[in-house]
Amino acid sequence: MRWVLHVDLDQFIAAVEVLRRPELAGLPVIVGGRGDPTERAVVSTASYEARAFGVGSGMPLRIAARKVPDAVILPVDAPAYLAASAEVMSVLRAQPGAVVQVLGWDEAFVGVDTDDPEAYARRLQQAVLDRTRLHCSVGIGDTLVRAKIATGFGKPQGVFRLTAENWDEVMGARAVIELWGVGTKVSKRLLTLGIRTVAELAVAPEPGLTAEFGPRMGLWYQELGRGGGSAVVDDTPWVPRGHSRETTYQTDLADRAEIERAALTLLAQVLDDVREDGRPVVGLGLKVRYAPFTTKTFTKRIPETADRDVVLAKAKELIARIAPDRAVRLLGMRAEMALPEDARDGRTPTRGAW
DNA sequence: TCTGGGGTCCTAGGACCC
DNA sequence: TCTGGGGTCCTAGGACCC
Repeated sequence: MRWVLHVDLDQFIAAVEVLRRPELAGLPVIVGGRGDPTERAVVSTASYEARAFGVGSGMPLRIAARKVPDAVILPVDAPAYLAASAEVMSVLRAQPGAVVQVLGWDEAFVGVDTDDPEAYARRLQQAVLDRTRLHCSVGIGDTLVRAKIATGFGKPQGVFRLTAENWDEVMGARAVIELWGVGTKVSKRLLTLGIRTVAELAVAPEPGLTAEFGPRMGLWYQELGRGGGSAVVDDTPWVPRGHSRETTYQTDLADRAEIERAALTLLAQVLDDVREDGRPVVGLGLKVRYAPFTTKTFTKRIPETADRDVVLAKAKELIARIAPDRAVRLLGMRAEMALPEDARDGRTPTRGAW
């Protein structure tokens, strides 16, 4: 029988750091920003020892440091994690019969034909451990959604199976926010429709859902409540849609010239990233966060034939739209690229795919 | 208590064309 | 004087994930 496995490294970033600094084993380790808790930054990953103090991903580093005064706080070292990730993925691809769809640095779907998915999962965990000294958890499912959600019940270092058979029993009574793809906003909107649990979502009337969320998302949320959706792991190489760079300034920018300079610096980085892909720019986006916390995005189409000067001119039009009288806390530049002719629509099915 | 940086996808509304 | 129906493109905004 065909199975979907979801492999997720345990406390990945913290684990990679501990591997190269063995003396940190067993200590509360927090990785985030430049490793300076006095700066504006957030936690990327905390070790289980730090999580015991209530520290988690996305938390402001300053708060995390206050919660765990003895924590070892380290800067983010993306290249190191990327290298470790590549090693893990190559182990997954080397498993017999495995079709691998990468979801992020530390997780992937593995599609496989087997009569004993638990045994396969255990062998896979052992192979990853032997080759990388990293532990992972594995979710087993009959759809991508069920496999992904199953992993959470297997953590750490475990295996958990979630299929049509035990879906209702395991998930039915849980809040909809526990579903992959439902966040705080959607779960609140569902509550206004009287839908609180996964089981309620599964049988919610379609007209209400589509009226609230549109024809596509409305039906998708109901499908999500049933744990349904695609069961096909797709290893089509990923084609990036664009590149972006953003920076949060330690002190807000107020001066016009300074803002323009900063935005153009980001643009130059983005265009360098784009050049590596060798595809023309077809869109630009400028994101700005005014102090204290209002975000605005300006976008613009660019003709595929545009040269660098035209792109620059369009970018300056966007920059000119930044409010002149407000302090800027964050700037982001994004460039979208033309999709290659032969790019299949093999998108990562994080949502909306079924 | 104060909110990073890198992504993807969906929806809505207006402009414009036939 | 009142104003269809369908389509595409562009822009903005929203939501979510790791």
